[in-house]
Amino acid sequence: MTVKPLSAGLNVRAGRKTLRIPGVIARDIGLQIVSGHYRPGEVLNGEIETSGRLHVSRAAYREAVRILAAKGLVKALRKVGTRVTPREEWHLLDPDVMGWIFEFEPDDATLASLFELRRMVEPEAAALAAARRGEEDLAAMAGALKGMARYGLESKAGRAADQAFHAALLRATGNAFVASLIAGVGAAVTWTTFYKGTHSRQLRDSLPDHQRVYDAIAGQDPSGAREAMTELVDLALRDTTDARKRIGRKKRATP
Amino acid sequence: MTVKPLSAGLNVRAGRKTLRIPGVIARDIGLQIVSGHYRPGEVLNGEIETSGRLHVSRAAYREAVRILAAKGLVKALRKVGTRVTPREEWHLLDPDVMGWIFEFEPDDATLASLFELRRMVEPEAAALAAARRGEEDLAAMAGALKGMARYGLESKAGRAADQAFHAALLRATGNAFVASLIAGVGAAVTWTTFYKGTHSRQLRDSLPDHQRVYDAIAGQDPSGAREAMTELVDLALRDTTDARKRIGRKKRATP
DNA sequence: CCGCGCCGCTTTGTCAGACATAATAGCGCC
DNA sequence: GGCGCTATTATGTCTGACAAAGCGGCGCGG
Repeated sequence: MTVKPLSAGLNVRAGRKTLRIPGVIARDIGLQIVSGHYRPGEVLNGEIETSGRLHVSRAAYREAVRILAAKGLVKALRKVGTRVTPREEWHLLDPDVMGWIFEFEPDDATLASLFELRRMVEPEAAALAAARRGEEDLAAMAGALKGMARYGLESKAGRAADQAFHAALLRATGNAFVASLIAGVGAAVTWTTFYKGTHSRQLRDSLPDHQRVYDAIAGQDPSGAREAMTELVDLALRDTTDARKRIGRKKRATP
Repeated sequence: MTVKPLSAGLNVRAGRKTLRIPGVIARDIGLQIVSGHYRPGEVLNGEIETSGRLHVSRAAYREAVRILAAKGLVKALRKVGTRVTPREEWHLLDPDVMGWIFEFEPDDATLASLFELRRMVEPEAAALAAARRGEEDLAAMAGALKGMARYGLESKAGRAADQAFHAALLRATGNAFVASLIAGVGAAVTWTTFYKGTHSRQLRDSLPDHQRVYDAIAGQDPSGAREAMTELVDLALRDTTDARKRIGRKKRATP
């Protein structure tokens, strides 16, 4: 899938199935903001101008801007225009924002920060999951593991299974706030496996790591789960950074 | 400040300064959703009907719905209506959603979950802050401490200072994702101090806890900071739950 | 010359009414 | 009884108009 963020030639009405016009526009502008094409403080073009250029009504465009404002990316001021918000005010953990960020190749700092957060949350989450998991949680994780084994991390299905494993684990904590980090973790997971699958000659098999986490959770062993997950995250980070160092940087890429 | 979520008699055009009509409506409906007045799966009334009842244009109402959809609270489907999303899909870490949740008295499970998350993140955040803090970070935290000491946790200013301390600490981590948890932590902090200040006879002074965290960060002592913060969060949780047990439950309250 | 306040213009904010479109439910036909 | 068509009814989108709120410039006065 190719990202096409240059709204100059964006045809909003092209074959869209589920996403409405405002959604398409919001995504487009959102991508440009998180990718740095629009920078904080910069003001977007006027509503009449932009909506005209995109051949959509002003109302539809305004709804798009509202979506972005709801995610903290922009702020509209009368007379002055719609201005891109400073980065600290962005709702970075919003699933859409997170997705937009990771449609481009994130820079090292971003990726490192995300792994730092995973490193804080996931080990404890694994411990909680070990204490609280129900049978359905185990089934979901087991199913994901099976999927990883079956399709491998090079395939889309395999990566989806990897994400599903972590999602099921976070859900198993029974903590709604923790569970709402799924989008963020998923983004990191995708990038990890994407890198390994694409650039690394011998991609280290992370399935055993996952299996150990699963076993500890299944065995209701919180501290074991914590340790196993700590190692998993550390190894995933190492794999990712190694791969990036080895192959240098591309301008952008799409998993 | 009193929350007034019953949109039946909501006068959207009453003295609003900064918040536009869609914002007011979004907040109103958002409050009703997170408070359980509208339940997941339930469909909101039609756009024409509701916008008419509120005496606002359909466009304005639609923008409000878009805001809620951007936060994962609702999902609009043609012909079927705008339906409240299942709770797992809510963007709970969104600052607005978080704020709406904590405008009512959160139930025990919610508060416990939030403290669980703090317990995962803040100790490590303190450790990171100890390693990376700059002079401005220290100054911000020191200022917040001074504010806490000066105004006390019973006052609004004091609680704001408490929040500011935690916000400055999260910012000092240099991790943007961690920093975007400020809203969540702030909500928990407010409720902690609110409870203690309102209901507890002798409110335990948490200033020394904060001071120890600060000292460790100032002294660039990561593990010390981690320990101090762990204790701070544990004590805060204990204070809060103790206070709640002691006084039983009120239907709702507003800090 | 400098400062202060008024005025107008630009941009977002809101409104009204119309038509488009899709998904459901119910009807009718096989 | 099952299948497909159609009418209904939501949201989706468009158009064009007016309201109002800041910023900037202009002019007056010190």
